[in-house]
Amino acid sequence: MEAPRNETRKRLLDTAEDLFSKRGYASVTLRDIGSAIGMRHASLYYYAPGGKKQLYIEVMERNFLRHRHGLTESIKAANGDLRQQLYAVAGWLVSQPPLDFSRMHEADMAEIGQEQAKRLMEMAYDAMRIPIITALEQATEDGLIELDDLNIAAMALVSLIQSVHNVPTHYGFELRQRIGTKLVDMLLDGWLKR
Amino acid sequence: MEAPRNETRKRLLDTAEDLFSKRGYASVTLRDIGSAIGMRHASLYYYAPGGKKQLYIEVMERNFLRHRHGLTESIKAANGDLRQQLYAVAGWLVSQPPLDFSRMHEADMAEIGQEQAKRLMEMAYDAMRIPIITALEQATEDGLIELDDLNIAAMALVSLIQSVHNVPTHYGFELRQRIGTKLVDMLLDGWLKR
DNA sequence: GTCTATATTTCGATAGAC
DNA sequence: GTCTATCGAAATATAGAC
Repeated sequence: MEAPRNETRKRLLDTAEDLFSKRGYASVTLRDIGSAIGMRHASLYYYAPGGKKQLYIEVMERNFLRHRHGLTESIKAANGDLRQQLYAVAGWLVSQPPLDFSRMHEADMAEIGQEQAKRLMEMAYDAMRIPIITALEQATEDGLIELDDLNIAAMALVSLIQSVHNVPTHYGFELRQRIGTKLVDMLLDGWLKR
Repeated sequence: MEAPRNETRKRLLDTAEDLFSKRGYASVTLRDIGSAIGMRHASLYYYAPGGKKQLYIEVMERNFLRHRHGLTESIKAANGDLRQQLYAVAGWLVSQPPLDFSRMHEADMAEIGQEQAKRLMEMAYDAMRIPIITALEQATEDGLIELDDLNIAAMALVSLIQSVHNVPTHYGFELRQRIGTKLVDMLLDGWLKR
């Protein structure tokens, strides 16, 4: 007895978000989105009257908010221990389609307005940076780590973990999760034997 | 007294490569490339008769070959020492526009033929993997490191270093180079104090 | 070699039937 | 709510003048 309207709209937003974040703004057409949910592209305007640009902004915003919330909760669930916190970060990131900040900045943002672009990029960075930096600051106070730029460290961690999506051979979801934790171990313990 | 024809063609290929690798296939129009070198888009067909698709394939191939050569030579120039070798890798990667394997796989490759796509992706992976793995194998033999998957490690290193391009504040070239070496240190020594 | 002009296709978007 | 039909803009590509 759910409202079918909201169900369909949610399917639309989910599909659009997946396609936009994977392939970028220009590569995804409204016809692509429509056919992915079994609908003519003209019908999308019933759910997204603002058109493609507005739809992109809305779903990417949603994407960033979900990342921020998901990362925050993941870290919180692993109370205290840094390694478990970063495992949780890895688990979250591996479960999501990868975000390419460089492409977003160079290509996607040129197609929406300048103020919108600035706002969206800040949201994207904050979604990743802030939850992770919180954990790193705690670990720094505890004397566990000593990094001279937590912003760089946080973005480095994100980029490192997202490399699971770049590995040529297609590993399954379970294996990808294990690789995610392996990458965290690499970063915490270092490659060099001792 | 250089041949002006080849000069112009080189400028075209350089520009196209930069735009394609930064923004992806769909986001770059022939008009973008043309206006970047001060030419009408129709004139590009004199230098690239195969059109946009062929041009993309040609310049990305060139990009991958240059990466493979550049990485190999960078590593060779730093004879022996692993840390210096990885500094050299970082120096090379930071000097180049970042390559997004995920976007290439999800978006760009769908627009060219399937066989071409497979061949290009393999070239891209090999360009990064093979030179780096060579250095890692040497270090493994020397007993310096002990990693259970060098493919994953190599791609992780690439992804980690490329995160310098994702840092919000725009650092200059010199500073980026320093961040590149910092990231290598992170990966070799690990975050955890000892 | 580079241009203008134009053909063809594809895309975003609107109007209106049902 | 979803469709068909269609418009205007923009993109790739070709033809031909200069």
